[in-house]
Amino acid sequence: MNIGEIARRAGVSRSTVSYALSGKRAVSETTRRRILQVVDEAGYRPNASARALAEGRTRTIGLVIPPAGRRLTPVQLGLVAGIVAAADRQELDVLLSPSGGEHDRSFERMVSGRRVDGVILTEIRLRDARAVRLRRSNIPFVSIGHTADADAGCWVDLDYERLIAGCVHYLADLGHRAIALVNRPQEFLDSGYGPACRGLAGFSAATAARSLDATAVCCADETMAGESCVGDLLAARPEITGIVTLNEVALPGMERALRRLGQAVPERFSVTGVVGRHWAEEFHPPLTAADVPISEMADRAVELLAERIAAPAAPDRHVLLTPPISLRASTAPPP
Amino acid sequence: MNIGEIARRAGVSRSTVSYALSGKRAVSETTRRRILQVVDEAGYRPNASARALAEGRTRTIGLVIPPAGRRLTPVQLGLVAGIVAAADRQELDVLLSPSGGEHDRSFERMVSGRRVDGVILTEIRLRDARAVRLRRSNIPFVSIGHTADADAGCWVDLDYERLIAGCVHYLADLGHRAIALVNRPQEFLDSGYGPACRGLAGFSAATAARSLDATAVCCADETMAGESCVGDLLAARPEITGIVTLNEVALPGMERALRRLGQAVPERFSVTGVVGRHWAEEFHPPLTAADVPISEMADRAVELLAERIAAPAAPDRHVLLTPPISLRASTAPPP
DNA sequence: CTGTTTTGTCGAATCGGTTCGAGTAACGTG
DNA sequence: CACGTTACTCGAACCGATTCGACAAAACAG
Repeated sequence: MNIGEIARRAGVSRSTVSYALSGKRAVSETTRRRILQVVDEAGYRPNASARALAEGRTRTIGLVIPPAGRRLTPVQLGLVAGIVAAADRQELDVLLSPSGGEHDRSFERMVSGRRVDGVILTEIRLRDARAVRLRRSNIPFVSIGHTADADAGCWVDLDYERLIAGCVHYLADLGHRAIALVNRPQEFLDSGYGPACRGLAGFSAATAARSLDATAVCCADETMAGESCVGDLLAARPEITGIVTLNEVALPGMERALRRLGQAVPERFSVTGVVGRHWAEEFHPPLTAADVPISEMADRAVELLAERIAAPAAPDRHVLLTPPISLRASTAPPP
Repeated sequence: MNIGEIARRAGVSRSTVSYALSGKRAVSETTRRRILQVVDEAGYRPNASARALAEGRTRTIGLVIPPAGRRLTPVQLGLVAGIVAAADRQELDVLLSPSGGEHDRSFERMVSGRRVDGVILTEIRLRDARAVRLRRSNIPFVSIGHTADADAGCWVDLDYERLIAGCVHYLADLGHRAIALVNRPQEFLDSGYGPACRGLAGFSAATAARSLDATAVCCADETMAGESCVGDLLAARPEITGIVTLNEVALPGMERALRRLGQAVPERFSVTGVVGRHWAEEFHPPLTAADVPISEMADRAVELLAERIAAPAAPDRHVLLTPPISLRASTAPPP
């Protein structure tokens, strides 16, 4: 079933069918109705490839996620779901590409095959080869997180520096004097992953400003790692009374380690940080934390990308979010 | 940059360029080299839409996941990641469609716009509108899980009936006399979700066969729900000494409830079931359970789909997996 | 040296849409 | 009634690939 067949059945030309469906030119009421009826009966929908070829756009966006092997964190997962849902609202389809490094085949297929009108990059690095590639190919893109050159490109991000600093000040205000940052894995820091780097920067600056006894450690994205990390940390520095974290995957393990060490939360020990709301609520007791506004980030990213696709020459737009700290039950003055 | 431009630069016709790249007809060594060099310099890659139109296939598969709003479980997430990776290995792209019900726009776009060569359905119901739709449109598809009519269609599934029965027998062999099944949410059971229904069937049959005191309950896919579910369960039936579950999301909550109730695992209480390996290992103590072989399922599904696309008329193939119970540390004879 | 293959290349048709320019018929106006 | 508009519709060109049949040149056989 194609447009020619519809045209034949309705007794009109192919162009008239096209105009009747798109509304881009006037079509008399009677023919329009006849065409729509034929279309309905046949269950006709234009072939996406043909339409993409003719229109020069695919009505599809690419979503680049970390490569397989690396497990997605719950926040990333939520982001994917949110982006797909937001795209659906704009009648956009989503092509998934797991690519991190330089020469990823699916990324290359997507970009040089012009399979998509635009791309959303997740887990972007401060210097990111994929962003460079997209810019060179002149393909609109929006990143979740930003590169070293913050002014270049469109992005949606959290102000990790300020958020983590806010957590530090919050603990300091409660009276804590020795606190630790449990960061994402070391290799993320090394490769210039924004949240890890800027979070650390915020932690260092704020602890210095308040003259706190500060310790920053990295921790693999694993429950187990969280457990051993906190165990080691408190063994080495028993004076620590509070933790700030942005490693949500490690949270359950941290909870377990604190319980094992008899560090009741929040009576004897405080925990806070920046994590997805859902995971903050599953902590025991519920975590006082800045909640990552996942679906807002997804919505804004798709929105920005859609604008960008519509007006590729428009100036870059940025969205920097600073969600408030949600007071729950994991923080208190030190004993 | 298109094939015509490449042809012009290499001083040959467009068809020769096409043949040189596809190898579908012989091209002399010298021209082939010249063409490849031009292609390399220009960084040319055929336009995917044009190619799809001409070839009649898109080299893309659709992946249908539960609609946004419903949170993906870790196993589903792993499945998505696994499928994308497996597809990438076959040079296939993946279009994501969040659709569950009848009239999902992205699903409709994908199917009637012929955007994909085939589809993988996840979280399929015993009677599934999407499967019916695909069959009607003559689009190859493979489902993860199967419909009521098991012989129809290609699918990859776990033998939940046997797996859960195996868990029951295992507990019975250890000496447990009163055990419970913690299933997926009630609405899954009502809507005919295979794992929930067949798991329950296996539980009922096996407990009857061993004349056990059996209780089956449903539990929302939430950590909290797991906690209250187990709390209620043991309040009502304190004689229960073991749980079989296929609700991995509820596991952390179940762990918490058992600890709160002083039911040490495995000394006083046993837990087992069918869950993703990763989540079995994160249970405390590590869960003795049949591990859902996520990446194997993903691989087999993509493999089956690729075969199906290549030979649409071939007979339906099924893959029913029965992973062994991995002995870890959460089961022991009752006190 | 002629006739037949084989080899390599080309032009044209095709896939299924969109869009532009032009043409026709009906209409309103002076 | 002639004329300029307006309202519809059509045919043809185009998007960028693939693929088929044809053809010329080279290679080979008799």
